[in-house]
Amino acid sequence: MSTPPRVRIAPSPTGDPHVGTAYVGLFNRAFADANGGTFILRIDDTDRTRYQADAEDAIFRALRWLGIQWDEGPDVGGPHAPYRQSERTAIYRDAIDKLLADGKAYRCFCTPERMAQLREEQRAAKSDHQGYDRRCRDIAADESASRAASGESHIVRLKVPLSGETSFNDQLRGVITLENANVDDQVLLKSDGFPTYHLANVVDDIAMGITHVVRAEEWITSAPKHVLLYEAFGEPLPLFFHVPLLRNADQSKISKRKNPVSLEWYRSEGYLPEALRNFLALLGWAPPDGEEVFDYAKFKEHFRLDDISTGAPVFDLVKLQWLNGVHLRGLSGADLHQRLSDEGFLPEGASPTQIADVLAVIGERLHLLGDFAEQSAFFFGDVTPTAAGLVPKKKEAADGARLLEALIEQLSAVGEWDEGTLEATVESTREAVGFNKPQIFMPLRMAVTGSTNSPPLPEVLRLLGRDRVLARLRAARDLLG
RNA sequence: GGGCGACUGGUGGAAGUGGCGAACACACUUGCCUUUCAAGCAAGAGAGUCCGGGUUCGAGCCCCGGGUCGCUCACCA
Repeated sequence: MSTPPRVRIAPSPTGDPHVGTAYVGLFNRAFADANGGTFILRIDDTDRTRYQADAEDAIFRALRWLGIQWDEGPDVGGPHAPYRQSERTAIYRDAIDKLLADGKAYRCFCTPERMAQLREEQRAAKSDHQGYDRRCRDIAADESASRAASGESHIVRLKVPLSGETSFNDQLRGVITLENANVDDQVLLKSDGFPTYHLANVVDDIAMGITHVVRAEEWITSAPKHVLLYEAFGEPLPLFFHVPLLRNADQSKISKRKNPVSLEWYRSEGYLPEALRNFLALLGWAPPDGEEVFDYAKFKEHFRLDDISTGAPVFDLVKLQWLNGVHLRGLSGADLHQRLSDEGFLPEGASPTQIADVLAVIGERLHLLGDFAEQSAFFFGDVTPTAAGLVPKKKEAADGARLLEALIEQLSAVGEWDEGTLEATVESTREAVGFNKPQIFMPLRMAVTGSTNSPPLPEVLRLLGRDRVLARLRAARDLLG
């Protein structure tokens, strides 16, 4: 690559930050990193009807959490500021004036009502060509100008050639051609004075020197319109890469209804950003050495934009969770502790020592940071054993009570409350009572943890301490009568 | 409905220029470990590459036809 590439993403602040934004953002970021390029974050806030003021911050937060940083953007600035499209209306205005003057675009005075009616008729007639009927396309320049000057509400449309075809070379899919007859006279400027996506993006991509347009497949149909715009401005085309769309398990386009799509959700569940990044990188791309677990440094080292495959992948939460567990287990105890703390998963009032002790025992059992609460419940919460769980397998309630009584007696007498002693004590009690291992461990487990599964009991007993263990054993005994 | 794109096991996906027993990973099953769970280890099952033709000694990779799914036809992106 001769000159360093410049890439961008342009999310809209219209809701929770979307996993698709992260997906495309990751590829852009990695491509820029791999080639010494620049990654720009632009905010498309030109749709004032759906704009949400706090959504922009949410985007920043989510991308930063994921470790996807930008080199230029609304909050960090850069040589092409501003990066918020709502602040660039003068720039689009100039672009429109130029297109109008060159006869590449025209004002359309058709009302929304007329457009609605037109659509209605086309739908009723089951017409193949749905779209604007170009009524205003040939209004004389002077008339158009004077009507606009008199304040008549209008929009501006692109004057798409009536015949011929437009094609572009998608770097992942090859040449894609569309007949111009199938391309609508796209709206470029809305009556509220804001540009549409098509205009704003092409104008900004030109202004910001974007060399590679890496975006989702859903844009592929409108790419010819963008090509036409580049040509209208007399500018060279960037390289287009349309990456696949993420899917739900049923193969439909990924949606909130069928799959979590909010990055905030992943964060709040306790997914690790490095795991999510790793997982996203695996959708549509595979590492050359086949090793699927990797960090970002390795990803950007091996990532090649044109190695992205074109089949739309299913976002498999199960595999993500596995990957999260792998990354979680790769963390040191101190790091894990820090993450839990940073993300607010630790209980109030717990001392660092307590947390560290508990983590030493349950740490490797976590799949998500959010599992901490459940896994550590026996330590930080109250336990509510079930009577049935306190009865040894193939024994009676009275046997359970007798067993618990024996445990209380033996454990009360333990001198050093350490794992070795505790294990030996439980074992000698077991022999005295004449039960097999499951018969003593399961009731004991239920009594001290309120659950049928837990980390190894000697560790649990040591962690809980003599007082709590004995108190829980007594409560369990009383429960059995 | 028109246009465009995609199509390898349940899922992610390997297999640069046609030559395999169609990798590997997740999930699944079984076993080992073990007091349970998790992790780990071992083994196993699971597709002949959407379908039908064709070219070729040989096709997942090339050609033709069809199917299915997706996207798109907004003063939304």
